[in-house]
Amino acid sequence: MVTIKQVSEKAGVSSATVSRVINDTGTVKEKTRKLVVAAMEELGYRHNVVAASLASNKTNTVGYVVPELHGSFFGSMMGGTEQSLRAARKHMLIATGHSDETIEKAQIEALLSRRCDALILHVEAVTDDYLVNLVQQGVKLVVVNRYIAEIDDNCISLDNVKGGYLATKHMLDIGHTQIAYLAGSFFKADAINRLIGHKQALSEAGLEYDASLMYEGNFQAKSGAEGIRALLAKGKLFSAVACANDEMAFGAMNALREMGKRVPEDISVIGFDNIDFASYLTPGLTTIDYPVRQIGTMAAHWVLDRVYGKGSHAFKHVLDPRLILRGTTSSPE
Amino acid sequence: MVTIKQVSEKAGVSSATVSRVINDTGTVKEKTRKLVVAAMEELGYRHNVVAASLASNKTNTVGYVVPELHGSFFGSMMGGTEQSLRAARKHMLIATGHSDETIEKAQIEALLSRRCDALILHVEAVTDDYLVNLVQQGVKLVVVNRYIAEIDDNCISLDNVKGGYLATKHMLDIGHTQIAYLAGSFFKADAINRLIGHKQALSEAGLEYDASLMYEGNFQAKSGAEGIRALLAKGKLFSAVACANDEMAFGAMNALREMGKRVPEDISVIGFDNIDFASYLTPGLTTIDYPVRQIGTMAAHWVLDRVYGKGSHAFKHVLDPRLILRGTTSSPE
DNA sequence: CAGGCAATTGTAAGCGCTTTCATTAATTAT
DNA sequence: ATAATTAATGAAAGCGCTTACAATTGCCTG
Repeated sequence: MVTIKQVSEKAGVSSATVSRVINDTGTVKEKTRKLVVAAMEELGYRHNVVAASLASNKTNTVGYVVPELHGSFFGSMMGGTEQSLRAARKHMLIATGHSDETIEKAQIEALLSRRCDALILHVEAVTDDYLVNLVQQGVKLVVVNRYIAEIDDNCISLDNVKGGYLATKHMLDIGHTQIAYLAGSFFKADAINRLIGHKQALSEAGLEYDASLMYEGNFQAKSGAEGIRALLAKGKLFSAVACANDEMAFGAMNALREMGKRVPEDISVIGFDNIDFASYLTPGLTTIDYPVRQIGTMAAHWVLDRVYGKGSHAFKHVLDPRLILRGTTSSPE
Repeated sequence: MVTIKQVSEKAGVSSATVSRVINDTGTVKEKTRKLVVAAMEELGYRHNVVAASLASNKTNTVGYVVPELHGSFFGSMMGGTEQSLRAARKHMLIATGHSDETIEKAQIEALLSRRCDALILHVEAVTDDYLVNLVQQGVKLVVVNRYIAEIDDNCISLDNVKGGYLATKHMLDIGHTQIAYLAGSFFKADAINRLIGHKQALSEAGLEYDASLMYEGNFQAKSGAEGIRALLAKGKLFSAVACANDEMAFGAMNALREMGKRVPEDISVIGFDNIDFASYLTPGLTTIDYPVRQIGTMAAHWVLDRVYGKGSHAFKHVLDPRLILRGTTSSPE
């Protein structure tokens, strides 16, 4: 491997000068700059970022922890981040936490050992205190899809309550009054918040929340179908179903059809997230858009601004969901 | 930041010994090991992997280049890789190439600058020669979803021809003889190979391939719908449609239904890839399974074996697709 | 109990770069 | 033309670790 030293000798300058042209720092006369560049090309020099990181005490890499890599959610989020980061020549070191406290901590620790300049964390098992503590230790990090009051400036999240509200509000607006709710697992804050929004819309409309019209699922398609069957088995009446996410909505629609109900003629269905496939179905799924990619972008902006001090990017801590009207909701006859 | 030196002083040993206990190399008496561990904990020592990498000339990180981060494909693939790599305490540095030659090269170069021990590349714009050249220069890399004869040992791919064959074979097996084919964009080798498989199945059955029953789309849902409309507009007759991927199949099914055709009663449809949503539909989409995650796993195994010399993992260069029977295909009446 | 061998530990030379500080060259002001 | 500035460079001290190689120590054997 050719080093800066060899380049400097070939160019007849000191290694300090070579370093200056590589990093475009300090002042270098155009003539010597060309000399150095020529030497680098001739020798096939490749900058050693590891050595540079050690010497400069910055790695230009941000660590990213997500629960899983599969599925389209985290890919979209990381895609948003990557786009912004790449423009600033920063790289991403990725790790998965599997929603397990021990693993999450180990991964964070590993990324810190690798001296990431900043961390972007989508962690679910680690406690708030642990994260607050890291921030207080001076670790630069942004927490996505999670809100922690003590470090609210480090958090970026979606207004899930508003999303839940919007979904049910839509059903109410088009005339439904008996609205079932298929919730996500209450182990997750998102599930709870979306349900809160549902209740808000109901109460705002002067309607009583009926717990027996609610079913706790787990965000998976299957649990959506199970929810529908459970509700119908109990003899519950409803003309609309609001779901905690699109996958549950798909499951619900399948179950509904199996039981001879048409969507939306007999029963309206609304999802949450607006995953790609929501629009591929016929009819397209009416849902609430979760601006995932934008969240990833915001995380990148936070890091670029606060850690790398690169100008000021557009920024928001709490992002807004919005209603996407498609074909699975209609007024009750 | 506390260093190995400080730990060594507190423990009353040399820094070499501390390094030994950290890396579990060489021989260290149990008693002194405990002394060192205690000192590390007391001081809150955090290993500096950057310095270690520079000194040892290995980073324990593998660079990953994929076209994009969004969508579920690359997430699944990287997930497979990550799982195996994590078990061996290796990390992943991720970059996107956007199917652009300049960007792909720049990213590969960047990962090399960061001294990744190995690269896993899903690149589409860079030439075969460029990759062959890298291998010859001694760069440890594995190319996924692409086959290059000169460096076949570095390639891991799916047998797309076989997949295309399997799909059409299935249609033939259940009695179809007029089978339309909605291809992906011929700019991609996958599209071409899948079509070749289709033709093979046809010829094996003694049927003539009819180019006017083929439509070149671009792997997106929309083009699947367009293909159906184009074929139908030409007055083409067919009782089955084989698609280059699931998304096109979705588009095709939507278009078919719009035109009053039932799936599978009037027309059978088969996809390719077996993405998650293929099973969420009613009826579920019959398709060809693309073992994406397994490909990611194989890439990790290759790296673990060849680069890190960690035992021998199960390995295959060419993976097999397989038929997944669901509800969108049936015998013609 | 000396000699020999293996198990432990320490010494110190880097790894390839950045960066402060000092030095020298080029300009500008006087 | 000379002093005062400013621009360009170079010298060299690390950054925090790994890893030969050397030096000790401990334990056996004869």
